[in-house]
Amino acid sequence: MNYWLFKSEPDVFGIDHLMRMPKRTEHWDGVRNYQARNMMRDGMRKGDLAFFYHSNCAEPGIVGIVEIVREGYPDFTAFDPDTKYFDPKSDPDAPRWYMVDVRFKRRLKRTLTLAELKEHPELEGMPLVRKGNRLSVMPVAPEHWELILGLE
DNA sequence: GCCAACGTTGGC
DNA sequence: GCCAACGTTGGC
Repeated sequence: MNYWLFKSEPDVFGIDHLMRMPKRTEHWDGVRNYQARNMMRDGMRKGDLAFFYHSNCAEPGIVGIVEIVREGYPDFTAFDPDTKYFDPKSDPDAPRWYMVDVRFKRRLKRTLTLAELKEHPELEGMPLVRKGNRLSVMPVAPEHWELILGLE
């Protein structure tokens, strides 16, 4: 099993939004970055767990855990001109963008802030804490996963 | 709101 | 194929 991290802006779609979805499940649409796309299409497997991270807000940090419940399939918002994620270069016959379905597992007891994570030298290898990192989906090494959960 | 970092685009 | 210009992300 692999571990991941999903970034999302709480004002747009935060963990509370996910909690309120039917079956507490939602498709993770709108990812328009090839590296992230590859991870969702090729890397994620049913049963994998991921951190839910709140970005671009007062207190950026990890707020909860979700589970991959459906593996990569074409991101249909790319085909819809009425959505802001529309991409005319993505063809239904040769989809460019993929998504997965995630289900809410639980909230953390407290927010593990980015500032706090940066204090741990063991986490230096994480893309998340590296300057200039803009990936919205990224892998989490098992040892990092364990260490972070230990901070809760 | 600022700005650094990065990915993408497009001219050549 | 190079690279400057541009747009976006996201911390602060």
